[in-house]
Amino acid sequence: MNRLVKIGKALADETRLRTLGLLEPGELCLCQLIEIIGLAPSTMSKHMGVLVDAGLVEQRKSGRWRYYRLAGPDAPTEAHDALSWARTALAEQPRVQADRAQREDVLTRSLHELTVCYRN
Amino acid sequence: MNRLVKIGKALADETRLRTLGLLEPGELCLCQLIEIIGLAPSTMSKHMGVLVDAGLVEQRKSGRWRYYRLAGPDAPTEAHDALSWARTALAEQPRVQADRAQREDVLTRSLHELTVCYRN
DNA sequence: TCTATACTTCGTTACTTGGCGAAGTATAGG
DNA sequence: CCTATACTTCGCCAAGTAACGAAGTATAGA
Repeated sequence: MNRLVKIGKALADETRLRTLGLLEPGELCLCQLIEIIGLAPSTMSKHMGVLVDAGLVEQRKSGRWRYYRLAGPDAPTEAHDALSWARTALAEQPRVQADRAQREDVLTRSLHELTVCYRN
Repeated sequence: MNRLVKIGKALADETRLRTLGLLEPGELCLCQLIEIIGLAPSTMSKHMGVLVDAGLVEQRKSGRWRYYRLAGPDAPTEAHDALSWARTALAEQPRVQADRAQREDVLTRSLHELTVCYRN
């Protein structure tokens, strides 16, 4: 029950839903998510903690960067099925489509270039 | 986007998830839900409002009673798919199974008999 | 080893949410 | 009508949450 409630709570915030939409095409690191979503690093970090704790997102650390991706097929069924719902529902959303366009743009830039924005 | 967030929020509470589990086998009126869940009528009514507003539950008024049921196939896709997730995930939960046992018990009693409990 | 950078943790603040009871609305039945 | 009953709305309070900046941790590179 508790795990289901955690999944529900993870899905109960627009920023986190947008994040799931952004991770659907592939993994991103926190600074890239920050660049697109436009929240403070501490806030974004907390959101990612909620998603990871719910089992919807997995993380990988590479050097200074922490990469996040949607949970794979080895994730618990409830999480996997919740992601299926999110994938389908989010694909229709204009906001998510706009986020993905910006995602493309961010990917053409180097991480170092993003760093400059991060400091502002 | 707003509709998705509403669905997420509706799924982000244990009482509401239990309610979805209770409605899966068929409709119930508020006083029956109150009897099983054990919350104040005003609280339960508010929860049902959230579920209805999210499009996960439909209501029907019959005399003094208001019956609630899971949204049917004519509901928006996002709601329908969210319910599919809930159905599958909730079926595994011991708490939901216990609730359903109590549901059976409540159904053997008359609505008038429930009324007595309601007044306490 | 020192600095810069990517991220997390902590403390604060404003807002939301879940709970209740009291009062209001609506319907069935005398 | 008038009463009882099923439910909703309102006002309140306590607990939770999302946002931020400041301070802390960890890693890459000079």
